[in-house]
Amino acid sequence: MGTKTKSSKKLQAPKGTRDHYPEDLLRQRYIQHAWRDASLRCGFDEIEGPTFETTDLYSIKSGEGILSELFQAYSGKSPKDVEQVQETGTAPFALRPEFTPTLARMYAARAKQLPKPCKWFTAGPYFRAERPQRGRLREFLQWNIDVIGLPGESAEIKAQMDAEVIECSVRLFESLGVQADSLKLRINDRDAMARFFYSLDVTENQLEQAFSILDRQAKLPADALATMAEDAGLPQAYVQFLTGSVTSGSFDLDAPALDALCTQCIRLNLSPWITKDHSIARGLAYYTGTVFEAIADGERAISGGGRYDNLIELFGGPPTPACGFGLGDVVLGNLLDDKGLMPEGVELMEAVARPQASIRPVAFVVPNGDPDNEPLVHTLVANLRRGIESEEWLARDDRKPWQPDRYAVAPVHARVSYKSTRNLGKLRADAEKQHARYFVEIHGDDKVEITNMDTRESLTSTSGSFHIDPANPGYAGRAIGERA
RNA sequence: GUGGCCGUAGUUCAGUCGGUAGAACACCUGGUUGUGAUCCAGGACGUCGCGGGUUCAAGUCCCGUCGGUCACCCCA
Repeated sequence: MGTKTKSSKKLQAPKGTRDHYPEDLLRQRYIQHAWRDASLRCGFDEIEGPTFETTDLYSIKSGEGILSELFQAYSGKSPKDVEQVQETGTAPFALRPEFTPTLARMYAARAKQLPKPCKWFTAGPYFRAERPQRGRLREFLQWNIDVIGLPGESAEIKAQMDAEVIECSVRLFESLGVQADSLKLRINDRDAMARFFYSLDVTENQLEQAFSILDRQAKLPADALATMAEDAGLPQAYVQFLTGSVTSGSFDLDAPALDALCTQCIRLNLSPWITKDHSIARGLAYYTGTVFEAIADGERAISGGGRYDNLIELFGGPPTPACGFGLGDVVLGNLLDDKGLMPEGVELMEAVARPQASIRPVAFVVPNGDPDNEPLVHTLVANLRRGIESEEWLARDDRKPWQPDRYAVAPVHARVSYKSTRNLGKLRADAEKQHARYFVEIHGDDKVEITNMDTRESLTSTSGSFHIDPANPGYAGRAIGERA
């Protein structure tokens, strides 16, 4: 009996880890299912890297913070390794604390042969030797989506890529039943903020500090912020901005990139989810432009992301702009629990068993060459990816996101072409290369042609033209959904 | 890394001023009613996280330690 107590003490799970009994594992699968589903529908391809990397990989860009929280590893077979650990306290390998360095390494290795943009997602375990607390464990799952590389140079294209990342995260929250009134994506532009700070006589050396203090703006009282800023030698104008106009919301930043992003978000029907917030800075320095943060119930930060235009270069790749977003399973699980959005028992089993979104693109949407139709592409694609909820389900008071009658038109995997050409033949070739099932040409609001790429049959020839508007009986998404 | 709170039966928890433990649910057995559902009776069940200290006496007070939790730090 005594031995039993002793051995069970030794065999307990390490601090900050979780044992997943059947019901627990299903809950985790539910979240992973939602992650994969949203990513696939939005046209992201899944990748995975090793769960441990060489320690060097993490010392390239990181500060003390990351390095001190690494779980380090060595084989123990090489006397050199053992020696190194004893002498330097640093092992040759480390369990990965984040995905971005691996992503940068993987991208850099094949940068020349990869398409632009390259849309990748991954969801796997990460390890940080932190002290556990709410929403933060030492082993957790994290979902990452990244759009790497740009299909063109213009600011609009950059905004489009940013919007793709935001769109995908919104599709996730939507699919899990999180409402736009309880979760907001706060967006900001670090470039524009930097320009503004310089106009307040903040020096280049002070910039990082200025962002770092700005980032804590919501957490600390005004006088503490002022003291902190003054101690850092930041100019009075900055202090006034920090404690005054940024909180009142009256501050109007000159940020064309942010405006372009907002325009794109309107096209994608994302406006209820996003809000400009010039107090968002997102911690460390590698974010270069757009930054965003998902905030639940007006205070809790759930996740974040942004644009990191020089990171790939830092990891030995060609200069490549990129934008990404990450979300952990622990915080997300907490949020779903709090909102009553985590199914249990039979409902959980059935939700997890539901088929995953198609890996093969179901719809490939292109404009017919008329520039006026190009915005329609984004609107239709957003609706295809989101699906159309059924009226019966919407009318029910006890509706839950996992119920089988949720959708009148189920969400599907929809893609667009990133080629700048307006040549329909080239666009069709792009669709073929990506193995899309349906080729969708937009000739106007009420003139959408759909072709089955496998059979070469035109649905339009038998059913007439389809419509962009989901409320219209001839909605293109319904035609595709019925055949998908 | 710093600080607050917590750790008692399989589970959720109670346990007063220090006097060597209790409830509910769950479990097992028997009985009743034509179901394995209800109800009744009975039963088993704990090194009070672990180690040390104070005391005649510690679940209770003190120190340490491990684990949990919340906040700070940090947020990749």
